[in-house]
Parts: sequence; C-alpha cells; structure tokens
Amino acid sequence: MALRYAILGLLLDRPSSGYDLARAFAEVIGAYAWDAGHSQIYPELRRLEEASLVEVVARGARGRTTYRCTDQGLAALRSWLMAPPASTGGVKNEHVLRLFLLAALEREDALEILRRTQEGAAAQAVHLEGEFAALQERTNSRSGGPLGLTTQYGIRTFRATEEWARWAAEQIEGEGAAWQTLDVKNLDED
Amino acid sequence: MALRYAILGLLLDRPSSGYDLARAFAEVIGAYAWDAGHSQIYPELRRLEEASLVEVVARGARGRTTYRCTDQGLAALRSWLMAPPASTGGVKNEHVLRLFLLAALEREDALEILRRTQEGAAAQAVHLEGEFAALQERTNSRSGGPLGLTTQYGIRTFRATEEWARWAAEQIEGEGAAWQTLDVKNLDED
DNA sequence: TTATGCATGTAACTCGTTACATGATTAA
DNA sequence: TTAATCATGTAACGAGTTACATGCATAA
Repeated sequence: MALRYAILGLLLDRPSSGYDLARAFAEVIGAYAWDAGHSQIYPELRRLEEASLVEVVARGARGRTTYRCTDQGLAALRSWLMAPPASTGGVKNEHVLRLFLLAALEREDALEILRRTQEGAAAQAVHLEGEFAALQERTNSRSGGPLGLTTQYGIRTFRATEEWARWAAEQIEGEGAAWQTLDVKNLDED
Repeated sequence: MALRYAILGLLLDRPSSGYDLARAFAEVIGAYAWDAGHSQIYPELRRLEEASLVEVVARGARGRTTYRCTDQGLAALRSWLMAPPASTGGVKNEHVLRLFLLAALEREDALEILRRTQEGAAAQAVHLEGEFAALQERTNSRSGGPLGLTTQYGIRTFRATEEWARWAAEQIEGEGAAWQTLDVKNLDED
C-alpha cells in the first residue's frame, strides 16, 4: 500500500510520467523513505488510473504518459496519512542493519566501518545543506517550503548518524580489549 | 540476503530459537533496522543450517530448537559487513514516508501529525535512555557494550526526529497561508 | 551513424505478509 | 481446567527485484 501513496504524493508535487517517478525514487525519496523500480511503478500507475486516483494529463513523445493526482487521489492520500499507521510493517534499512551488526567485527574493522559511516553521513548532510539553501532562495522563505521540511529531516538524521558514529568510535577506542567479549564468548565455549 | 545476516548477528549475541529471534525482531531490531516474521525465520534457519552457517545446539520442550552461529557463519557475516553495501536496495520506512507526504495535508492536519511524531519520538527516546542506563550498569561501562552502541543510535535518531518535528511545526505556524500553495497549484489549475 | 538517454513493458523469480493450523507447557 | 504463552510449521497471496525486451529522440 505504501507505494501507492508515495506515488500520489509525488504526483501532487508535480504531474509526472512513470519515468519521472522512477527517477524521483532513485534520486531522493528512495534514499530515506521508500524505494521502487520502474517495473513496479508502471503497473501501479495503471491500477491507480483504474481506481480514478490519478488521471492522464498528457501523452508525449516516445509514449510518454503524464499523470496527475485527482481530487479522489488526494482524498485517499489524506485519509491514509491521518489514519494511525499500521502497527505492523516494520522497517527495512540495510544501512542501519549493518550498524546493528558491528559487534560481529573485530575492533579495527568496526572502527573502519564507523569511519566510513561518519564520512558518508557528513557528505550527505553537506549535500543536503546545499539543497536547503537553494530551496530557501527559490521559495524566498526560511523553511524552504514543503520540500525544505523533508530536506531538513534528512540533514538532521544524517548529522545524528555522523555524531553517533564519532561517539561510537570513541567508545570502542576507549575500551581496549573489552570490545571482543561478544564473539569470543559464544564461539570458544564448548 | 539481509535477513540472513540479521539472524547470524542475533545468534552471535546469543544462541536462540526461531521463537526468540522472532521476538527480537518484533521488539528491538525490527523497529529501526530490519523486521521479519516467524514464517520467514524458521525456513531461513533451516537454509542456514544446510549451509553450515548455523548449527543446532539444543532441542528442548515443545520442539524448541536452539541454534548457534558457526565459525563459517561468523566469517560470512563479517565478509558481508566489510563489503561495500550494494548500491541497490533502497530504504522502506513507512513512518518516514508519511513525513515526506505531509505537504499533502492541510495546515492543521499537518500540525497534528507533527505533534504526534514529536511525542512518539520523545517517548521512544526516553524509553531507550532507560535501557541505556540499565546497560551501563549491567556491563559496568560507559558505552553499555555492543548493545549500548545500537541503543545510542536509536536515542540519537529519535531525538533528531523529535527536534525536527518541533522545528517543522514552528515553520508551518510561522508561514500562515503559504503552506497550502502546493496542492492548490496542481488541483485548481485547468 | 552511433551512442546515450528517454520511456515503457513484462516474465520469472525471490522476498515478505497474512492466515490458517497444531500442539505442548505453565500459571492461575 | 482453562487461558495464556511457548513453539513451530506451511499455503496462499502480495510486494518487490532482476533480467530481458523494445523502440524513439537527440546530440555528438
């Protein structure tokens, strides 16, 4: 279900073709919130059209079909957003999973991953800060408009990750041999 | 593939049955990193056993079967962790998606969601801070041991979300009518 | 004219969820 | 004795990925 609402939300921002949507997922929203490939998007657009939640507004070169979110689509999206999120449906985030599994590594390797994490998160934050400044200018507002809100979300979570990675590395460096207790405990007994 | 490594990592922490693993996913790791139900876990454990990445260490009452990560399993997990993450495989996080779609809502509803988000994130952070303090005591260390690292990750990302939600609400409150430009633009034209 | 990018489509497969199903053990 | 929890299993379905496939448009 989430895919459907992600598409409606993107179409609300601007009418788009399946190709446009696929790029939006690949470039922005897929990195934090929800990802989807074109092979999922095209069939879903047809289903959404059948349900009158989107409509075709243009057919261009190379079979390009541009869709727009209908009033019904907006209503459906809004009622989904206001309903309490299903308790079920946990998170799938490979990056975070990797951080949870750090304890499986030896000290030096764990530190290496933390260094990569810290640098990657810092780079992403810097990139988004640039985007945010551009949005502030373009929208002539402190908040950067609706897109500015999501950009700030990205900036803040990347900064949190960066700071966590720095802190975690300090802890490991400070603990010396204690780090390895975990795997030693389980693999050496018996 | 990620499920397989999540299981190996959990088994490294302690030998467990499928039931134990299902609880760990439901209670902890599933909320941030990776989720899985028992119907995925049991078959995967059998596949892992066949591949010698885990082994049975005990069979108890009610058919309870306890598995442990083997040396081979640890090696597989380590090589996966050190390999650069597949560029493919985006994030699936319904909570974050909802935040990305806030612009579809009217001002008051958006503020309502932000309030819920802020309160929910704060509550989670407080809960994890309690866990972290308990871990510090139990492990007699500032860092709380390997589990302390992941707990801190949770605390820091929830705090970041909480602060973002507070900031976002302020922006919307400060902007007055400007908020609604987005949907008006696309639905009222033509 | 040739490479690159635009634009869509679908089949086969794997992954993940929901629902159904069974039975043992324990605490009230 | 009965409800709750422990503990597993699987079938059917839906979601998501990978691979294969086609062809137009544009710029070098």
